[in-house]
Amino acid sequence: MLSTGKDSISLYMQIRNLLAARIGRGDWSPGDVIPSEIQLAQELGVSQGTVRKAITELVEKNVLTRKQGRGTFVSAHDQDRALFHFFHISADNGQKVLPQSSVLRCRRKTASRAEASKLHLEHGTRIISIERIRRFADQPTILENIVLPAELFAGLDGESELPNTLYELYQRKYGITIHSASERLKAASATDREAQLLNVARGTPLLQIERIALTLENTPVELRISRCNTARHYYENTIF
Amino acid sequence: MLSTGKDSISLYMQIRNLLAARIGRGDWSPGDVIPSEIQLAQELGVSQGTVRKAITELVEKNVLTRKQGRGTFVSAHDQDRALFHFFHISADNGQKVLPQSSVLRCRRKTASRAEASKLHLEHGTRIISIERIRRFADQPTILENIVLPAELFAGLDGESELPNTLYELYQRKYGITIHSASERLKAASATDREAQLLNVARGTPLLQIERIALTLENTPVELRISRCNTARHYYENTIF
DNA sequence: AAGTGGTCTAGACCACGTA
DNA sequence: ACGTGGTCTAGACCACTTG
Repeated sequence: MLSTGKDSISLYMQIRNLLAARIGRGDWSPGDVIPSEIQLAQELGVSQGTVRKAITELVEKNVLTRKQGRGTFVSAHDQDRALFHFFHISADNGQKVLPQSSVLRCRRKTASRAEASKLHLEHGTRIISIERIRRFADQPTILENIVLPAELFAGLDGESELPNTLYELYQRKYGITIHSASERLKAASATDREAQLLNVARGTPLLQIERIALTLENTPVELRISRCNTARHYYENTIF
Repeated sequence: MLSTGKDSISLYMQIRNLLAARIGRGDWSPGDVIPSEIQLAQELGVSQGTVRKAITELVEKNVLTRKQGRGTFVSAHDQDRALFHFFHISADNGQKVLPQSSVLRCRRKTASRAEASKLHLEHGTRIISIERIRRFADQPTILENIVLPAELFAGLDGESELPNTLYELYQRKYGITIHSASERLKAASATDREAQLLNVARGTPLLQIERIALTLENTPVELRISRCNTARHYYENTIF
């Protein structure tokens, strides 16, 4: 089972891959305990330290979770992670939930100079422009303006209803995986229209988030400007 | 030197901190080789494996770099990193420079409930409170309120002049390495005093950044609330 | 050949959670 | 009391780089 030849990869890597494969196959499901380090060591004929190193790498990749005194578990939070990875707004009590979204406008137009520049498009390229409002517990809190190259997202403006989590749609229908994003934040005053939509006084300070979302190849494919009422919410960022 | 008592942190963590402190103090400079794992083990009276685990963590944090057959080196990109890693404000043209700082106030007081809670301190603990203003090209742009536990930073309020980059001071004089931080951003209105200091109209929207800075052990040691005029600057964040 | 980091072992004891 | 992960040791051998 485990190879020990000269040009083979190290033992702990083989074990790491073996464990990952078992999890992928579903031998162990999210939430399950896996056998203890000592049991695995005996089963595989290696020392505990070697199993330990293999498990450590899977813990660092968030595939497994250790709980001292209890055991090692298959992580359950791999899907939630995808949902919240690009969403950094939390309520003041620290809770993080996705807001509901309603589309206000969805139309095709020609990219402005700024939009074309930020999405690396030729001047005059057609884009899809979406405006939507997002609510936490029925309280309108965020206004979003989303700009997409019409060519890449052909037909999206005809969709009868857009899902709340757009990046899943990009992935599923257009084969575009958002992999990273760069955001620029400023404080700004609510315009009359924004004040009305967000149910605040004109001039109320809003947090403006300008995001450029990139694919795996670092191609910019979405420009999104959000303006948020931060009276009861905040933008969260952790620096490591 | 190394403590072995019941409630002390583990050996390898002490060694990790010791190595980090030596690097921070400049005992070893970026690009230098540090002593071999075996030499360090002998010097510190522990086994190679323990030194190895300490070094591994610093490698994962990009402080050290291993080169098989050659040695372990202090990473070269650590100074720039230290300078800008925790500073996310850029000018609208994309340029990132450190602002100049002037201290407005520096005094000792008792922690408020909120301050004590955020720094994990007992109610009534003494703190050092620093207020400073930061200028880009002589334009006042950021007001900072910094709160530190007085016990950890004994004598800091007596310093005749505080450096622009405080985290270097924490490291050099107090052996405290800021390793990560969690930030909460909101939009807020300038108070009268803020408006006067920042040379803007009362009520101008400001970007408020509340940061809790953590050591290697994730102990919170600094609370910093910055209020920024984002007329010509923005807060930058990249999501990977 | 000598010295470095990289892997691996067999065993020990500690800290934690559960029964 | 028992089993789990967490730390630590003392020693071994391998893979790589340099004199």
